[in-house]
Amino acid sequence: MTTTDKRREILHSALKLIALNGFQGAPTALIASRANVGAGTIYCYFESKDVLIQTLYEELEIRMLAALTKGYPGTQPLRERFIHVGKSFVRYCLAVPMDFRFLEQFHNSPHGAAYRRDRILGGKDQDIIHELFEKAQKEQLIKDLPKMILMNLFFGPLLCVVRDHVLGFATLDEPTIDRTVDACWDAIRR
Amino acid sequence: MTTTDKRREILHSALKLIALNGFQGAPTALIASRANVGAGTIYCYFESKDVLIQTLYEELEIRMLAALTKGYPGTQPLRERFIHVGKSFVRYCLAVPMDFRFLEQFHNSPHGAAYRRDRILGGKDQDIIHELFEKAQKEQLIKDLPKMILMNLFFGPLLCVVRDHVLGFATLDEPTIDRTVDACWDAIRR
Amino acid sequence: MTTTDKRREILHSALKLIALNGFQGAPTALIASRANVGAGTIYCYFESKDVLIQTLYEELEIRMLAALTKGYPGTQPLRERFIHVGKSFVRYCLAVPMDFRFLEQFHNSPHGAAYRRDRILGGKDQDIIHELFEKAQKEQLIKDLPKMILMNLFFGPLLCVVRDHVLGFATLDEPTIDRTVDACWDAIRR
Amino acid sequence: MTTTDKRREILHSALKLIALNGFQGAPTALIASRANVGAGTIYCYFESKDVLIQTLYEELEIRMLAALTKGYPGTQPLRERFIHVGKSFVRYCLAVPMDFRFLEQFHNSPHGAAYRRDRILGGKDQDIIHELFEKAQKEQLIKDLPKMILMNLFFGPLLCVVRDHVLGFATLDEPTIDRTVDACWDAIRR
DNA sequence: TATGAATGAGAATTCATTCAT
DNA sequence: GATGAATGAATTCTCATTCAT
Repeated sequence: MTTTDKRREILHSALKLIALNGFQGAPTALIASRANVGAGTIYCYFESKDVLIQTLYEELEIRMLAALTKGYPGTQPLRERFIHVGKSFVRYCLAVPMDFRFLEQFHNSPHGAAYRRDRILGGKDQDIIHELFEKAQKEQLIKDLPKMILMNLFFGPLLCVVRDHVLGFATLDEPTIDRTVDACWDAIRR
Repeated sequence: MTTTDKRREILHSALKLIALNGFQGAPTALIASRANVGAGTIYCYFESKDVLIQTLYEELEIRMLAALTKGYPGTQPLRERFIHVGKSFVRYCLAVPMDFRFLEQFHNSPHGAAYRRDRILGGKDQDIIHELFEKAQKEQLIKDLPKMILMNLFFGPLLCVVRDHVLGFATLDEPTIDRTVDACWDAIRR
Repeated sequence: MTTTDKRREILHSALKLIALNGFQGAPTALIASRANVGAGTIYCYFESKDVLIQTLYEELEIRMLAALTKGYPGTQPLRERFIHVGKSFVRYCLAVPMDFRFLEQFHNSPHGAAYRRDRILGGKDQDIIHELFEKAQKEQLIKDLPKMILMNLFFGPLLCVVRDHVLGFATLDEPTIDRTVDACWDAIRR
Repeated sequence: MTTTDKRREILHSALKLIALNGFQGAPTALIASRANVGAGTIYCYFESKDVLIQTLYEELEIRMLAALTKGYPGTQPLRERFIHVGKSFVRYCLAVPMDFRFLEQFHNSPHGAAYRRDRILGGKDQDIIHELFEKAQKEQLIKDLPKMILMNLFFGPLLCVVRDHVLGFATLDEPTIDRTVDACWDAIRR
């Protein structure tokens, strides 16, 4: 196993344990043993457990933001772009339910307090999303509300719907996803 | 201090600590001392810390559901009823931000896993809400989607918007609340 | 065992282990078990291991200073007073060899760096000793050297002699002690 | 860097760290990195950390004893020889305060317990010193006390005075050194 | 020889829970 | 019932040492 592999294994094992059992249920000893790594090895790669968690968060966030804008149809009508972003978000979350659970735990914990919460949909990559909302607002395609509200109107239901699915309280199929994203558009459009 | 007072003090002190510092930041010794109560006293009222937390959750949930349907305009048009419930939800959360933080932490933790998540908007009192969605669906006022989706379309953005406000990332004023709830209605109506 | 007893037992067990094995050889778990006390109990009485050690130091220092001036012949000639203090110092150290070893370890460690080293012969009680040197200097009974030097001339050999005895490299009997203290007087007198 | 250089660098870096921070504050990893050497390299030269420390002690001791007898005035009166040795001791310690701090730490630690303590003034080279005391005793120049006591009477104050200087509690100038060594002679002479 | 990533036993400390008072 | 001192298992983190390269 190479050095990079160990780092990856540790991050993966931490992700899995925290996603399933919460921060309380992920002692470093268990993270290490699930990663097939010595207890001290964690500290070769991360200064502390907290830093490990922060790092994990940052990596997952980057991946999610990349997924959101992958295949972004920058030339199509604005509405199509919204729909694309919404569907991408749902599909990506469903594809990596562990990541999703981890991010949710992180945001709702003192760890996440340091991070501006809106960063789940804000950061470098997401300029594209802010831009999208701004442009749509200028063209008077969407309602005249603060951008933060509009983003929550569009992404909030998707977040909840994904959570229900991931926790097993509901099941999403493709047509339902499509119609849900359409409904989110209805929430913000004029 | 009467027996009932002690119980209340313990619950209140636990709520405050958990809301502000998370589960990790609320050791029983601190909960007890903030409640002006001996460390062992907690165990006169609750079998364990977990039971204390569960109990706290249940009490807060009951209060919130009661708030949701208080003054429910059962005779007015369905749309008005939705608007009422939406606004009540936002106003109540803003009125008791600690409760809101606690509930969020609870839902996104292994504690909450035991609880069916939909219970935040489901339980005894909330029959009224399920009923509302069912009736609106029958009258073809709202979209033909699973009830769970519809509920998330309506409440999801409100949840997010309140969270942003409580965490200090945004500020809500009355007109904005009204227009946001209206937008939520747009998401579900035909 | 009363509360005070536990505190005393912990301090005693720490003293013994550190005196014999050094700071490295005195893990908290061992201190606790030798004191017939749970591992966590130490933290009921002391904030941290460091605080335990500081406290132990302060208590031993107080006892030693008290011993130095016990039976102080304040009315006899100054020479007699020096001889009394010198002998008291040696006898007390020989009576409590553990205390002596602990104090030596403490002074020669980063712990002791915080403490002004001269405090082994300086503090509240020892005003009597500083006074003694000052008075003898005014009366031109002893040499015209900085007080710190004079104190080291008088106590330095005693310290070394006691150390040799305690470590088993030499054996002190009463007449030898007396003659050694006399020789220390010779070092400072005019 | 040659093999010998590496060995020297390791010893030097260990000396510095231990002198300043104590044994606790000198982890092997830090010793290695300060010596610009890999963590494992220490074990090419020393069997264990303990052996490294023992070796360091022995080297410093040899150097100090050599300094003590350098320029030894073997043909002058005995008193001059004592004065020479005393001043050489003080001057050498002041010249290499790190060495002095290390030796003090070593002597007052379980490491030093293995070593006969008197070896600070006893060993191969120091035969010259033992000889000096014995000759002076035979000629009835100095008091009739055990040699160990006499050595402590002479060197004890110097040790303490140097310690105070090195720790910054006092400042020694040349005339004070001279007069202090004279006073030490007063302590042992008849 | 030299390296430094990896190790895991052991360290200090925390904290939910108990129980004698 | 109420207390809070005491507990000890569990947790995070350190560090001397090893070993494949």
